[in-house]
Amino acid sequence: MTLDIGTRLRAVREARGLSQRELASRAGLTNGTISMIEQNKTSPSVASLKSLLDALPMPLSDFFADVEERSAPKYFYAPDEFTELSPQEAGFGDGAARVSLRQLGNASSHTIQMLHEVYPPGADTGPEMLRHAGEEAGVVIAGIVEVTVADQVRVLNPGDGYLFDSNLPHRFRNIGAGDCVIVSACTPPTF
Amino acid sequence: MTLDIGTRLRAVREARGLSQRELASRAGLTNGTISMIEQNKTSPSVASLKSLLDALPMPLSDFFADVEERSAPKYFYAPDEFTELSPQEAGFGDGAARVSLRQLGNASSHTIQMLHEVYPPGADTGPEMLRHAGEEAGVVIAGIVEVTVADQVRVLNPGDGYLFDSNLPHRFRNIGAGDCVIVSACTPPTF
DNA sequence: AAACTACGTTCAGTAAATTGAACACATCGA
DNA sequence: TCGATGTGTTCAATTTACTGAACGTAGTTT
Repeated sequence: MTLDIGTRLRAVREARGLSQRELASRAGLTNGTISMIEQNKTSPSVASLKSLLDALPMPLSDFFADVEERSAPKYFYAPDEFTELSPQEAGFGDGAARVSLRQLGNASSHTIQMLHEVYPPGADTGPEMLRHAGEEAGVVIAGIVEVTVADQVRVLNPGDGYLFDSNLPHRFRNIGAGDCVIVSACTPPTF
Repeated sequence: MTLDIGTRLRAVREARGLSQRELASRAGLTNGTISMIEQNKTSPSVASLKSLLDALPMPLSDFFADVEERSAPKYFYAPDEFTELSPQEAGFGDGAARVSLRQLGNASSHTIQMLHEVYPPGADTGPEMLRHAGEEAGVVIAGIVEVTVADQVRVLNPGDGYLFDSNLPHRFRNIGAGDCVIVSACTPPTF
C-alpha cells in the first residue's frame, strides 16, 4: 500500500467540517471504519470509498487526482519496476520466442515513453510496416538488428542509434544469433 | 453498487491485449479475483485495484474519470438525494435549532450550486456578515426572513426573492414563528 | 468537581474480498 | 480423435474489511 488514501480522506473530510461519525452516518458506514481508513490500517473497498465520497460529495476521479499528484513524484526505477508491455506473440522464424517491451514508468501520465526492448533471435515486428504518430529514437545495446524505415534498410550494431518520424512505415528484425537489446524512446506515447 | 467498475476494467484490460491470468500475475493477484471484479460480483479494495492499474499501467484518476463520465449523467434528484451541508451549529437565540442546507447534486462538478435551506425560528447566520465570491439568488417558500445585504435590510415573505453579488456582506435571520424555507442558487459553488 | 457531550481510537465478532484449485469451453497440432 | 494449451468462470477456505460497542480524552455546563 504505497497510496496514502488515509490523509487524503481526512483532509477532505475536515475541509467539509465533518466529524467521523457524521460522515459515517451519511455514508452508511461506521465511525470506526473511517478511523481505520484514515490511519491507513485498512484499504477500503471501492464501494465503501464511493459511499464516503458521495456523502461529501466529491467524485472519485478528483479524489485520486489529488492523491496521485501529492504522492512524491517518482524519478527513478529499478529493473523490476519496468512494466512489460507485449503479452502478444511477436516471434517469427523458429523458436517463436517472445519480444520483451519493458516500459519505464507510466507513460500515460507523461509525454515521453521509454522502452527497454529485447528481441530474441529471428524476432520480427513483421513485414507489414508499423506506423503511428510521434517520433521515436533508440540505441542498440547488444545484438544485431536490421531496421527498415520507409525505403531505407540498415543493419545496426551495438552503439548504433536511430531517430525517425513514427508516421514513416518501419520494421525491426533481429538478424543476429543472440538476443538484441534496444533502449528506445517515443513521443508522444503510443498505445 | 451503482458504479460499473467491472466492464471498465475489462475494457482497459482487453485494450492492452492481456488475459485475466496475465494481468493477475503482473498485479500479484489471482485470475479468479479479476473474473469476479469484472462481473461486479465483488467490489475490490482500493489496494487491489491500484495493483491492477499499476500493471496496465493506468492512473486511478483516469480510470475513474472514464467510469464516472460513462455512467449516465444524473439530471433528477429525489429529496433524500440532496446532501446535507451544514453539520455545524448555526442556531442562535433560544432553541439553538439547526439550520439545514441541503445541496442538489454534486456542486464541485458543476458551475452552479442549488440549496434547499431550512432556518428554524430564531436562526441567524450571525451578525458577522458573510462574504464570498460569486452571485447568489433565492426564493422564499415558507416563513419570514430578514435579509441584510450591504446597507439594505429587508423582510421577505413567501414568494419573495433576492439576488446579489456574494462579495457584498450579507446575513439571514428567521424572524418568524415557524421554520423559514428558502431555495437558493450560488455561482460559482462556494465551500 | 462531577456530569454531560462530542471527538477519535481500539477490538472481538461478523460480513465480504481474495485465494487456490477445480471446472467447462474453445483452439491448435499430432 | 486425442491430448495440450489457452480462455473465463465457479466454489470452499482463508484473509481482510467492516461492524458495534467499548474506551480515553478534551471542552462545557451545572
